[in-house]
Amino acid sequence: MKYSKLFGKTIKDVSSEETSINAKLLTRGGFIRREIAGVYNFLPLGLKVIEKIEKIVREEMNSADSQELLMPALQNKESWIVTGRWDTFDVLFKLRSQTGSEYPLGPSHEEVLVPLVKQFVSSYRDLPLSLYQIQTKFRDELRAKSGILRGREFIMKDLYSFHADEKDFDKYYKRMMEAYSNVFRRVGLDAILTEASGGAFSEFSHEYQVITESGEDEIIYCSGGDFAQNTEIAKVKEGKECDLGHGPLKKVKTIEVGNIFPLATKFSDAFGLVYQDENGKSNPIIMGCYGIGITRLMGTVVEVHNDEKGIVWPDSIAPYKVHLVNIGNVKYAEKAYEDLVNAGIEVLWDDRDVSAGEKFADADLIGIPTRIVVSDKLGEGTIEVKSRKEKDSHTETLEAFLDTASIRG
RNA sequence: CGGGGUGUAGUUCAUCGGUAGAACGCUCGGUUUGGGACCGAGAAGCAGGAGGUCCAAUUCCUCUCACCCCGACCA
Repeated sequence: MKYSKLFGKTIKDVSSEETSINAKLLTRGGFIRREIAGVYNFLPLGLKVIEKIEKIVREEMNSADSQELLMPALQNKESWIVTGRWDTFDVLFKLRSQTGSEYPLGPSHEEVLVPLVKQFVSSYRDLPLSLYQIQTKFRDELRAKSGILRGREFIMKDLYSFHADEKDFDKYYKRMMEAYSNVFRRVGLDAILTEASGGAFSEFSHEYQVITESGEDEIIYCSGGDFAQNTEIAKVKEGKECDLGHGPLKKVKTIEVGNIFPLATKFSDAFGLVYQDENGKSNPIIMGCYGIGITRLMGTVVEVHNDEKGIVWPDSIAPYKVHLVNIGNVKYAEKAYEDLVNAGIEVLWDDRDVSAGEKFADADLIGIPTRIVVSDKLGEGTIEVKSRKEKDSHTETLEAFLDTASIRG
């Protein structure tokens, strides 16, 4: 991609209304632009990142034997009355049609999926079943804040599992824990599996919490990894020695990037979702729910991976792998760009006729992992390679770079 | 939802009773080109919306809408 043609430019100043690190850097870098409170446009560069995250999530969910589907955002009011959530789900957006009918705008999809599954599942032979979607969710937050961390419209992966009994549910729950750990590790986050309250549906939940100053949540945890609880349920105090002797428990601010919890038969009972066992006896189906905020994940990565110059994307979700910069009118630049593209490397070429300083500043802000510079000083065929994470650069031939780059994939 | 604050050019902000100005960005010309270069010329604003006070309102008042911050809330 040639930067001169890319929709969405970097800007030096961002509105003083954006105070969070993620919104500031993503807006300045040309990844997002706010539409209304808690609602953002994702520009081409930002969409690239989202697509990378979604790909990782899909791979992990698919390998946990879940099937992807897509449910509607505009839902059925009746189903929400059946579960009692029409009046109790306080962040539910309610729309009125010109016919006078009311519709909920989906903040979650149990009310859609459970009746849908009921139409197809009636036998123990159909279980277990796991379904997920990546979809836009709506929550009527009284106060949207923290950039893309708490929006009123956001992209979420929500997965629901269906089981014949508790034992099978437990087995799958552990499997999803693994899948979730994989997702967060792959996107470059160190997420702490944390015990939390179960809210209205269950006795407990598990949250995946990432430590960062800008977080809204607070957890008490042991760095040894054997204990972590949201302070909303924690009965232990900060500083207490953990059971396995890893030192004092710490209290930190965190962002919740994912959560999983048992639904038991809450929704199965509401909609009469049952299956017949081998003996022809009807039993309620046990359910689990598993969520990952895709756009929140993107914001969290920025909150964690940045420096004074801008974003530092992890390789796995960077919008491009290589940021090519030509200094001055270098004839060799076009060929270098084509060679990189032909080698299958995702490259953003800053082909603008602007000063070197401006190009470097923008490259640092955008945060693509590898910067390649070509200039007359270096000569044809020679490039300067610099990692966004490191200060130092080195020169090598483009040919040599392409050899190693292709190995790296 | 309680408290506080802000709406002026594409963006960030000045002006604060006498119908608007800078910077960045943008357009054109020229000089530049290894860390956000420089010179010159130019385009760009019913001052969020409605009402009121006044000879006169971007400026004061009321209402309204939008947005931000603190808190509450947050499967």
